[in-house]
Amino acid sequence: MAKKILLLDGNSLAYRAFFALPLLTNEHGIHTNAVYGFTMMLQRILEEENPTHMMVAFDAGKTTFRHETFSEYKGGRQKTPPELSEQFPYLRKLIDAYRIKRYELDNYEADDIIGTLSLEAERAGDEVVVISGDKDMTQLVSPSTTVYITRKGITDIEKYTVDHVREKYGLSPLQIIDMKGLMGDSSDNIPGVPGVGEKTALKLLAAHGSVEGVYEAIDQQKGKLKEKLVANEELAHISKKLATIERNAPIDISLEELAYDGPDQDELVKVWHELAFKTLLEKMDYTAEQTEKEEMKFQVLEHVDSSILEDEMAVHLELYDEHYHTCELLGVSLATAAKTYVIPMSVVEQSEEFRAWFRDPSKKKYMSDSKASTAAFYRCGIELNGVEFDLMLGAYIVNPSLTYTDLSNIVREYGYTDVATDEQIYGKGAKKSVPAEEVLHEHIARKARTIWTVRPVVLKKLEDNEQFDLYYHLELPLATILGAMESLGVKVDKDQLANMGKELAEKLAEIEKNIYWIAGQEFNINSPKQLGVVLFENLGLPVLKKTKTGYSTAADVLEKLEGQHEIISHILLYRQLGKLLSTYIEGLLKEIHEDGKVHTRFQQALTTTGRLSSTNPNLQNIPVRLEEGRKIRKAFVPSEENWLMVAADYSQIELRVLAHMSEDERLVEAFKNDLDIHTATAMDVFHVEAEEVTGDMRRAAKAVNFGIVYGISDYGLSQNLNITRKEAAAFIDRYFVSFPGVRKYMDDTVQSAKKDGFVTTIMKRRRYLPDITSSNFNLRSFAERTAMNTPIQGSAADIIKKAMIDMADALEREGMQTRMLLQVHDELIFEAPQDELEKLKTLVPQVMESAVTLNVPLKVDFAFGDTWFDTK
DNA sequence: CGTGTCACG
DNA sequence: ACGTACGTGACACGG
Repeated sequence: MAKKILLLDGNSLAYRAFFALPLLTNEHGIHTNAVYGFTMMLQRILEEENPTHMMVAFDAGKTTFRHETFSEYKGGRQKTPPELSEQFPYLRKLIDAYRIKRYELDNYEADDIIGTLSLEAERAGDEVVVISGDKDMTQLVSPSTTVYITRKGITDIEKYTVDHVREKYGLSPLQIIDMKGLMGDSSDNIPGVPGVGEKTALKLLAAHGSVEGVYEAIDQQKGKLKEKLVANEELAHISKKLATIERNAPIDISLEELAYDGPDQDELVKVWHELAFKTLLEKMDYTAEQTEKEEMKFQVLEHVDSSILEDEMAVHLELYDEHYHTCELLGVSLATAAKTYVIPMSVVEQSEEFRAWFRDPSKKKYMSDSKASTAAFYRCGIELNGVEFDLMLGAYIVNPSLTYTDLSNIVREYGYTDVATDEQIYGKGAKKSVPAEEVLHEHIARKARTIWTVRPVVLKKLEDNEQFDLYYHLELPLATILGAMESLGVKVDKDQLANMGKELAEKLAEIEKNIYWIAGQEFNINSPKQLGVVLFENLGLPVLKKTKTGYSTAADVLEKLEGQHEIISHILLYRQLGKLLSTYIEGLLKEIHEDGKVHTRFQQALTTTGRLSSTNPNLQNIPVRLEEGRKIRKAFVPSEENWLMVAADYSQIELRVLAHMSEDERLVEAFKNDLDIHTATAMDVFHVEAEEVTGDMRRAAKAVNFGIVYGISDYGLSQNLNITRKEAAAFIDRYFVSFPGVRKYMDDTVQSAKKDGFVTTIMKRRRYLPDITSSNFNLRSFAERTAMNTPIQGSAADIIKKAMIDMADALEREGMQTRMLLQVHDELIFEAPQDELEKLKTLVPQVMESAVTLNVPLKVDFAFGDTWFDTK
C-alpha cells in the first residue's frame, strides 16, 4: 500500500514558531513559545493529513559539506537566542512523546535528509508532504511531493504543488535552485550574482531555463548586466551548488522505519504538563476521558467496619468545592499498600470507632491539603490528629512556584496520571454536579491510592533538598493550627458594619453629585475609561501616564494633578470611600456566617516566598493606614463577653532578617542598640547626627530601606519618592557605602542564584529562578530582584510560622483559653479573656521573640483593646 | 475573563 | 537602551 509520508524540518519550524509567537514562559520559567507553536502546527497537520509515516529532521552541528564549498555559508547569522536553544531538548521530548522518528546526520542539514528521503519515497511511488519554514524546500516539489511552507504565523500554511510554483514564479520546482544561484539568499549568506535580484533572475530563467543556459547564451546579454554576469560566473555556479539540496545523503534509516502509529498518550500528557500547555491538556482530557487509566480495585464500606483501620493509611476526605468551611462532604477514602476503601460520609459520621481513629495521633494519616479536611471534619465534630504526610504541602515545599489546587494536577508534576481532575468529575460553572455514585467512589478511591503511591517520591525530594525539618516541624504542624484558627473564625459586629455602610453610602452620594456638577456631566466614576475621557479630554488635564488600554487614572497620577483641578480631590475621596464600602463593608457582610463570624481560608501552598495568603474574606488587607478605613477594624470584636482583642507584631522583621543574613556591621549594631532603624539609616546615609535628621531625610531613608528589601532599583525608588532616577541612584550608592555588608550580601545572593538556579531562606525554603540567566533584560532583572527579596521575605515568613507553632504550644501548655485568630505576615491577632491579659503581655512577646535565634534581637510590640481597632 | 485600581505586609 | 520596585486578594468595568 502506498504510504503518506510527512517530513518535517525541525530547526526551521522551531525558528519560525519562536519568532512568530511572543516569548511565553511556563511556571518553571522555561520558555515554551517555539515548542508550543510547533505543537499547534503538529496537531493541525496530524488532524488534516492522516500520515502513515513521519519524521522530523534536525540540523546536526555547525558545519556541513557546504562549508567546504563556501566557507562563509550561513555566515553573519545571529547566534541562536538562548531562549530558543533551551527549547530544543523539550522539542525532542515532545517529538518522542508523539512517537515520531527524529533524525539528524553529521555534516548535513535537515533539508538534505528530507531531500534524500523524499526522492526515495517518490521512487517507491509514495506520497510525500514536506513541511518547513524555508522556501528553498520548494525545489523538492514534484507530482507526488507537496511542500508546505509556513506563512506569517505557524499554523497558517502555503501549499506548494508543481502548479502553484509555476503560478507563483513561472518556474519549475528545480528552477528554484537556479533562481537562488542568480539572486543568492541573504539569510544563508549565499552570494548569487551581485546586482541581480528576483526580477532579473526570473527574466533570465524564463529565457534560458537555468544558470548553465544563461551562461551558454551569455552573448545575448548586454551592458551592465552582462558585465556583472561575466564577472561573477563562478559565484553563480557556487551559489547554485549551495542552494541545491543534496538528495543522496548517506542516510541509514529506511522509509519503513518512519511508520507512525500515534502518540504515547501518557508521555504526551507528561510533556505537555511539564510545559504547562493547559488548553491542550484540557482538550485531550475531554477526548480521552475514561480511557487509559490503570484499573483499580476498591471496596465500598456500606457499614461500619473498623477492622479495616490500620496504623498508617492514606486518607482522603472528598469535598465538593474549595470553600471547605461551607461545602458538602462527599465521602472518605482510605488506602494502604494492599487495599483501597471508600466510605460514604454517613458511615463515617455514625461510627465512634472511626472518629476515635481520626482523633488518635498515633494513627498516621497520609493526606493532601490536610487543613481543608481538618476544617471540614470540624464541622461534623470529627477531630483530626496524626497527619504525618500532606502531599500538597510537600509538593509546595519542593517547588513553591507551581500552582497547587487539584490533586490531579499536583501529582502530574510527579508523572502520575491515574487520577482525574475534579473538574472532569463534577463539571464546572452552572453545570457542576455530583456524578453517579460509582463515578464518585472511583474518583475518591483513586485519590487515596494516589497519595499512598506518590508519597515516597515527594519525601525523596524533600530529603534530597534537606527540607525535612521545614516540612515536618514547620508546615505540617502549622496546617493543623491554621485549620483550627479558620474554624474558630473571627467575630464581626454586623450592626457596626451596616451603620458605617449607611453613613458611607450617604457621603458617597453627595461626593458623586458634586463630581457630576463640577464635571458638568454624569458618568460612571468607577469606570477608568469614562473617568479618563472626562479628565483628559473634556477637562483637558495633562496626560502624565498611560496604560495599555488608555489613560491611567491611578492614585499616584491623580495626586500629581491635584493642584490643577478641584475635581481631583473629590475623585480621590470617592475612590477611597467607594473601596471601603464595596470591599470592606458590603464584601465583608456577605462573608459573615450564621455564627456571626468570618472564617477565612489561609492558603498555605500558594505564595512563591512562603508567606500565607488569606481568602473569602481576605483578612490580611483590612485597612489600617488611613483613619477612615481603620475604623473598619472596630467591627472585629472578641467572640466572648468581656474578652479582649490582642495584637502582637514584629518590629522591622525583614530588615532584622537582612541584618542577620548580611552580617552588615552597621545594620547589626543598629538593631543591637534598638535604634529607630530609619533614623539610623538616615544618619549614616546623610552623615548627620540623630538630632539633625529631618522628617524628609527619615522618609527617604525609609523608602531606601524598603527598596533594599524589595531588591532595589533606582527607577523603583525614584517612583516611590517622586524624585529623578539620578537622585535615586545617588541615594542607593550612598546607602551601599554606609552598609557595604548589605551590598556584598545582595551580590552574593544573585551570584548563588545564578550558580544553583535557586535561592533559600533560613529554614531552607527554596525558590527556583530560571530567568536569572535569561538574555532578556527584563526577565533577568526581575529574577535578580526576586533573588534578593525572596530570602528576606521568605525567612520572615519562616520565623512567624515557627512563632505560631510555639505560640499554640505555649497556650496549650499553660492551659490558657486565649485563642490565636489571625496572622498578617508580621503580626498575630488573638482573642483573650481579661484575666489572661497580664500573662499574655510577657508570654506572647517572649515566645515570638525567641522563635528563632538570629545575630540581632527580634522585637515584638504588644497591644490590646476591645476591638481590633483598639489594638494600637 | 482580562484589566485597572487599591487594600494590606 | 532596555522599563521595574517584593508578595498578595477583591472589586468594578466592559468585551
